Amino acid sequence: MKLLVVEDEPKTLQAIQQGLEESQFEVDIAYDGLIAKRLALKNNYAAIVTDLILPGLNGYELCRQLRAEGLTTPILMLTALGETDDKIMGFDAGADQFLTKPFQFAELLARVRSLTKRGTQVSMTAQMLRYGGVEMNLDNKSVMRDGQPIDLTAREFALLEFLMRNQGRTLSKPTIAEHVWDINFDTGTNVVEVYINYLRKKIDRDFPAKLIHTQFGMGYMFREE
Amino acid sequence: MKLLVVEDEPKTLQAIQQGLEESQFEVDIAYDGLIAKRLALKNNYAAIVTDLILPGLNGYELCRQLRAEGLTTPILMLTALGETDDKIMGFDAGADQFLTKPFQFAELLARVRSLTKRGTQVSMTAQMLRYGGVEMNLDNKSVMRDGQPIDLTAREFALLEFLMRNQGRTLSKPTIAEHVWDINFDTGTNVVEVYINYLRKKIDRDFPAKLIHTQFGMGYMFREE
DNA sequence: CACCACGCTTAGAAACTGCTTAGAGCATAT
DNA sequence: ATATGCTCTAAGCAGTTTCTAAGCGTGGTG
Repeated sequence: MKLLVVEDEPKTLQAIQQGLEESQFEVDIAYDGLIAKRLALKNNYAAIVTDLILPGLNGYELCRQLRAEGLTTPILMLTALGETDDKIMGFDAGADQFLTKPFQFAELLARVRSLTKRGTQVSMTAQMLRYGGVEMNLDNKSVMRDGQPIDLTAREFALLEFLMRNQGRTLSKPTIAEHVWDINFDTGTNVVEVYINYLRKKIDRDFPAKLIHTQFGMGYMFREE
Repeated sequence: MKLLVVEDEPKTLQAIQQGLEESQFEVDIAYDGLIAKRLALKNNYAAIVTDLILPGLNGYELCRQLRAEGLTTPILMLTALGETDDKIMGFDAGADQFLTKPFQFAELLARVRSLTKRGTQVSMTAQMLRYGGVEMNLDNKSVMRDGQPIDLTAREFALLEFLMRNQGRTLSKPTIAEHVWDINFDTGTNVVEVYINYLRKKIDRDFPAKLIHTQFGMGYMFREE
């Protein structure tokens, strides 16, 4: 679980970083609001811990700008005693929690945990396969060709995924059967042919450029032209 | 706007009460957790301010029991410095905010205002998940759809949270079982299906736009449309 | 050109997947 | 102690997918 800690005071920063790392978090650090902003938008942190007073961009502005960019990462803001007005501003800016310095590290840890632990996200970046106008989204199991959605069953999807991962390569029926069906191709089954047929109906039939090619006696190939 | 203030130390109580009344709040008071509980359930307060250490029922127990009764009134808990462990317990119990003594009255007032501002209240303090008209408050475990409160059990809540955190993604039953139940999906169990069914009855049945979609042979997806 | 192996297509049977309900076993609250 | 509510298992059913099997078309080869 990756965190971003933003703090310009080296000693404090080091203490927080070390403590969090001992608690199994990965920690990125920034001394400066502008760097923090860039990092926060680039990486997908589980949470951001930021000081209020910072060079470059203060915690309040950082918070506001990140929210304006649509970032929903939880933000914990550290404030010094007596910065009451800033806190109020901070709530408006979209901070999720505040912690007043000086604080016990255990409390910081508890808050970070409460901000991050609830449920787990599976993966962040969309996993896509693209070839010849076909887009396959592995995250939501959807397929498009030339912007047109195509509905596949689980088996058809698995077959197309295998073909796309091996585009340009000739794949024999036994090979396909092993990878997509997890079966030995002994039994004179013709499932592969049947499913190639199903796929062609959905992927190739309504489009001029065919992608699934038969290589007589050898197998199939997924390729443009 | 009616508030409940729970505090056993007469001087502090009086100061808070007076300050809030000067700011146009109506204030009910209680010296004791049990009385506070009865009052909180009977009257519909805009917010509750409570000390942690109380006779009868401490702030932590008060909070937990009110939440268990389904009360969603925002709760601001006052803690003395160094009560770190108690604070951590407080988060689990469903408090919305904490304020460490000694505090400036201006800050208490700001927090109470932010808690009572309907609509903005949640987003400022609580950790929320929002999608497709569903609002999930992770701090007090409440869920609304289109402003209508929805009552979920712990397991249903965990499942919905996982779905919402991964909205737009296809989640296979084994994946769901691992994250929400923490079980290996070997044992031909059908809990996931059963709980998807429970959740649909509560989340989708009474609404025209369905959010939980089945992708046959692949899993489930939480998404609008 | 004719034959044969290989691939294509289709229909329907079999298998599987998901939905729903009832109820047993636990835990928790009264 | 009793009651209430939550979690999970189990079983029946409905719908979809997967696969088999058979007939038909086609390309390559003699």
